[in-house]
Amino acid sequence: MKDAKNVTITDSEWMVMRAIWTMGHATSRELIDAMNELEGWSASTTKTLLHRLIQKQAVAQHGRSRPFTYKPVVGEKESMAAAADDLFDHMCAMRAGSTIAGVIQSRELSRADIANLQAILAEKAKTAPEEVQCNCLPGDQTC
Amino acid sequence: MKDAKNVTITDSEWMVMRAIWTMGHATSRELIDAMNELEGWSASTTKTLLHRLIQKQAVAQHGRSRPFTYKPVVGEKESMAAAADDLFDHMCAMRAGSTIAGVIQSRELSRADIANLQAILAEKAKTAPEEVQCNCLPGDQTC
DNA sequence: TTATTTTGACTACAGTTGTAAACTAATAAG
DNA sequence: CTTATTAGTTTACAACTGTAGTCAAAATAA
Repeated sequence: MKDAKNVTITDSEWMVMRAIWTMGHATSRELIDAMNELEGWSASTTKTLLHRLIQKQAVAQHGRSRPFTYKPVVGEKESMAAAADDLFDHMCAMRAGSTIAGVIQSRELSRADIANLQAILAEKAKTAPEEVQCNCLPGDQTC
Repeated sequence: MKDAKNVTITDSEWMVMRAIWTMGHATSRELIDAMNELEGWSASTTKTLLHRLIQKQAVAQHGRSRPFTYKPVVGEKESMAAAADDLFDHMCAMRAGSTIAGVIQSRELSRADIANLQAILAEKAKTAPEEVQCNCLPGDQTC
């Protein structure tokens, strides 16, 4: 069973996934046009990326006659979560908080997003530790 | 002037950077040992990575006689912020909020981190839009 | 039904990344 | 001083990425 956690989507593949996710399903022509407009890519480039995404089972080809329709197999939300987790997994746990702060500051968030984050934080505050340990070196050091 | 925004640090290079950042400065021997223990890497692997980091000016070699000392040139905080921004830049703006929510839920945060995030959110709430537009396709569509 | 266009499959190719061996120049040990 | 050891530099090499050209099969137009 392929899910977002097993699939690594590269930077340029992300662009194609975003288009497919937003369209819900699309023909290669639609994707080629969108990518050409968005990124200036040649038709071949989009085709290659689409192929690679099919191989890694992030996208599936549907229909029995040309032109085929392409649909996402992995979800956008899960893929984004997996990518974000992957990033934070490679960074110092002690500094995750301030990194998240930076992200929040630089992104546009809706009122609902903010309310949601506030609720999550309020809940998390109940059991939050006084400080988070640095996990960058072997053995435990206070950083 | 090299700063975090101009340097792309790869996944394995990150591991070395984390060690250097945490130690403040280190000899290659110290790094080789740390990386061996942490990741099981051979001495060569760490040496190569260290070299590449020097080439891309993320790390500098100090001292006039062997063994040299290696120090970070780019800051940890800035590099983490740059990496996080880079990630979110490639993803749908509309879903940044829920992705951040996922990250917050999966990470350990200190009381101080949480308080800081709450303050930032409270401030941000004052001017937050009702909703954030999807920016995945050319032209504006409601996603 | 032949010619044309489209779509999809296969090939290409340089640059990056992960991983490490080999070689060379210092330095330390005897 | 000679030898052994360590630190640093070069080379290697396959897999993965970004970007795209070529070819063949299918569909559409003439």
